[in-house]
Amino acid sequence: MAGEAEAPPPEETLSFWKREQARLKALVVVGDTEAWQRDAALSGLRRVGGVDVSFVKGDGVRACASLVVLSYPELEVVYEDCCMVSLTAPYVSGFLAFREVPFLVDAVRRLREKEPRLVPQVLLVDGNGVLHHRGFGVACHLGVLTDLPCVGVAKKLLQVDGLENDAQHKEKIRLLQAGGDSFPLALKSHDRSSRPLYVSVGHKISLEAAVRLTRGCCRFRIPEPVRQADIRSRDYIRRTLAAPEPPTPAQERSQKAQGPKVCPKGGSKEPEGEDRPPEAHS
DNA sequence: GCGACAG
DNA sequence: ATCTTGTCGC
Repeated sequence: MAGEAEAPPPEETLSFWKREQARLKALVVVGDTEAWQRDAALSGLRRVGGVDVSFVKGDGVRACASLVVLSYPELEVVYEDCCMVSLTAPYVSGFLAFREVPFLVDAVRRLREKEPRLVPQVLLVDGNGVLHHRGFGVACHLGVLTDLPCVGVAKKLLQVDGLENDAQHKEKIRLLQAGGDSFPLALKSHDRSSRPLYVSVGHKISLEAAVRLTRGCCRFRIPEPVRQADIRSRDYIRRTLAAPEPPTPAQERSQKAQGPKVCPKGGSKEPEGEDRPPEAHS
């Protein structure tokens, strides 16, 4: 049933989470491990994954976790897996992974079992990597648990290490000119976007490659893998809520998924304004 | 009391 | 994260 927003976790849980982050942080690989990451054109990169978790509006528990895989450089969805889940941990800034990562790991496991040929060479994660209070954001967490290269892509700046979203920072953003321009913290995803993306290393990739990859995945402000995962997880929730016989009562224990599917194609609405890049002039 | 707050 | 469809502009 629909649960309410959970209470903040006890101090004991937070200290346990911190110990877990410290333990797993030692396993993070910051730097390129794959040949395509070293190539300026990312030659050799064929599949990029994206993950996201969307929530049911008035519900603090039910959500849809999704994993999509896109071809590169075409950026067409070749795999999609949406799964209704019951969240257990509440959202606490700095501990996002403990709320979302278990379901993303499950999705990766299903993909490896059912469509091993479609396992992505890298995952774009909604959130931060090493740009984190303790240097271990959700992108690092997912990377270590799956051993897949991961990149953190956040839409807002997480202020850490005394980093401030002050006038100084805003001025640096204002100075970004063309799509692709970036400074160590922020990337302008395309020519007409004023709000940047905050890209950070998750696992098994360098910041330079992470930024190049993210840029290469941007048709709009939000990189396609993450954007498609977001769109599809929200649509899945919409369809689920509209269905007369939503889920099954007692089978939620196994957190069953809507059979992972290999998708031929798909159409979706396109954003406007700053989220939309300029039309292609011919 | 004030500021910060990934999703 | 969520509340939100069509619509004005280049």
